Amino acid sequence: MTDTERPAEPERVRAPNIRDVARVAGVSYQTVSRVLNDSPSIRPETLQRVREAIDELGYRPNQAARALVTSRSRTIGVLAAQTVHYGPATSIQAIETAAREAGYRLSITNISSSEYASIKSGLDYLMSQSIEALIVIAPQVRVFEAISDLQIGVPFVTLEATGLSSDHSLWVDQVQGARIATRHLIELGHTEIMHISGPQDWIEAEARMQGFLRELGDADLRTRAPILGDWTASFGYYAGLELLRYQDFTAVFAGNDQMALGFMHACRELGLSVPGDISIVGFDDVPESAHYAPPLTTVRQNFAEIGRRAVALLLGELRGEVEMNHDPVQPELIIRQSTARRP
Amino acid sequence: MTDTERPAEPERVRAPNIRDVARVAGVSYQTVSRVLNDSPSIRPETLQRVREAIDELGYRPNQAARALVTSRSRTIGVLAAQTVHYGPATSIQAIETAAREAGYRLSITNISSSEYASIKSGLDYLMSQSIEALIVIAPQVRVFEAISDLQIGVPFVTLEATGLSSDHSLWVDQVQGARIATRHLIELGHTEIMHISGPQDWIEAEARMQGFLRELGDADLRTRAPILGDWTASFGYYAGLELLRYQDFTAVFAGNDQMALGFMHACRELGLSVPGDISIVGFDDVPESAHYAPPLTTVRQNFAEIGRRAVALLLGELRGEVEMNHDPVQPELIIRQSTARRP
DNA sequence: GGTCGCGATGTGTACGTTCACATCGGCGAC
DNA sequence: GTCGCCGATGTGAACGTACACATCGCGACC
Repeated sequence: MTDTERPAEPERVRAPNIRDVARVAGVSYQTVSRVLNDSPSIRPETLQRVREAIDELGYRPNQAARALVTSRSRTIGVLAAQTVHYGPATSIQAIETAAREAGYRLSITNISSSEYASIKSGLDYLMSQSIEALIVIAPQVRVFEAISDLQIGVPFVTLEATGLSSDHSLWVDQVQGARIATRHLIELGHTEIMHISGPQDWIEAEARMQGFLRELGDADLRTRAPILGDWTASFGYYAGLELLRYQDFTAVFAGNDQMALGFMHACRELGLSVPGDISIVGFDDVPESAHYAPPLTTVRQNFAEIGRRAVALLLGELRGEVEMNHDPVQPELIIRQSTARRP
Repeated sequence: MTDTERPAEPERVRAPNIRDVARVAGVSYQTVSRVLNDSPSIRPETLQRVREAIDELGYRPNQAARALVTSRSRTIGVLAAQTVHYGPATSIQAIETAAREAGYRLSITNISSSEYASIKSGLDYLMSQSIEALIVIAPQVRVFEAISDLQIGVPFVTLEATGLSSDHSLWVDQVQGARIATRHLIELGHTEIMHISGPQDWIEAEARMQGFLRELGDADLRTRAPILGDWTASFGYYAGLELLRYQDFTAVFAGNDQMALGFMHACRELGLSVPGDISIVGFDDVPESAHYAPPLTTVRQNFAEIGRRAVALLLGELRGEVEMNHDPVQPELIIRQSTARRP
């Protein structure tokens, strides 16, 4: 391809730059720069000429050069785990949209395990992208460690955390969500309620567990040790097979919809009716949960909303604005057909 | 913040650059550059000194400066739709991992609708990021148009497409997958088989439909017009309610697992047994499908594999290597309990 | 009517890196 | 012993943009 025999050929096709535009428009490059950054003091007629030149050449600003000179990467980093799950995926999608609209790009990195090394290497990667802000959607217990270890010098928020480190977290009120789910079961007369939790190192799993335990405590009901799961339907299934051997409970609050699904599968296989014999509540309200067998009573949380808020919060902080709405997003109980009065 | 009254303050904290490292290590900046790009001709002892200086200062190469001078952004663009779905999400995750390992970052953009304008604006955004390669996971019928319109001058692949535009597509053999699903139903004695398809503008929906129709044709069975859905469980549910009023079929091949789930919900609601009265096959093998009621017979496709292959293919192309493995990934029929011999 | 102010535009420089080329010392071949 | 080559390192550019400052013309104010 390179062995062209026409030496007159100028050179490799180079993307037009700001000076090319300036030449075509008959102005200085600085004027073009002003147009690009929509400076107020440009004569309308000049503006017009420059715009035409830009279109004619198909000019696009070079982001790298911009980033270099302004030392602003216009990149938001996202540290994520479990991105194939509905919740994180939905949040990320909202984040992407909000960021793009604000002129920011995203740099996403997935961490595969919740080990410190994995988190650290993920953060390390993000820092090498010179991100301006950070959003964490991951098992967060060790993330805070890593963030301080690495001296992340940028604003950050963690999604879906507890209120513990309030400044940096933005959350659906998981505790509240767990409470309304549990209360619903209690109001239906259930006294022996089991909880299948998410992994211990996910703060929201912890929060849901807390909410569950507190609500039980408030109702003076016996609490039993929650089962620590891994968010998957398979875990719910096998946990169900195991737990249902004793049947010393009549209701289950699952840490998410998938585990609830698996649990219902186990019930079916053991000939137990949901909600006839066992009531079950999930968490998240994934779109499919309305079509489970039976349709699942669950707690809806607005994943997209917290994604958007995260971006708004960070951009505000970058602009030096005062802090914004830190109120937790309120979750909502969606009652379907997997819960019934205690038999 | 800027009105500090200590003029002695040097300046704002500036990230260390290559010259700072050079100074500390007692070498020239070019030597540091060589270390960073692991040039072969460096004395081990010099290498050592430079490495120490890098660690000491916590130096990180400035990607923007790199991109500027090399005019290589080391970014792969991903144009995606429906990223909350299992398939795309899984592929993207694999892409991200593979890209990162190869030293590339990802720029993902979600398109919300399959309208030309939306696709174009997504591509436009990606081009403004000066991506080096492009991966498309989206309704592709109009994407090709947009790609040629915008003169995307970079290598690209579309995931999960048909073999139509073979050079640029990488795919699970959707036609084959649909055929084995359909054949399975035929072998069970079903002769009246319904197909609920994905949206018309998704090429894989089209491919699955083709596979379905061809297999039916080969078996000399009556073909009926597929129903055009939108991938959601809700669509499957409402389509089921509608279609089952006539019950002139005994089996359904759904374009994905979610629609199959919704359809089974409709069956249940109408008092029909799956697989007793109606057999149903899905597509994708989402992790939950093993726990549906009943566990779903479906076609597994390896989303992660095609994600990885896409990256490998593009990186190969960028390096000017010869084309790689274009063979479609073979899908696999997973037989569970939603299909049975025709009653 | 001269100067001040301001709107509109142009000129120099810096950002941090890599590439091309220059330099320098030492070692082997004749 | 000297020439040439090569390994190891250093110097000068250039990438494309935004910021700081300079310049120019024009109307208004006294």
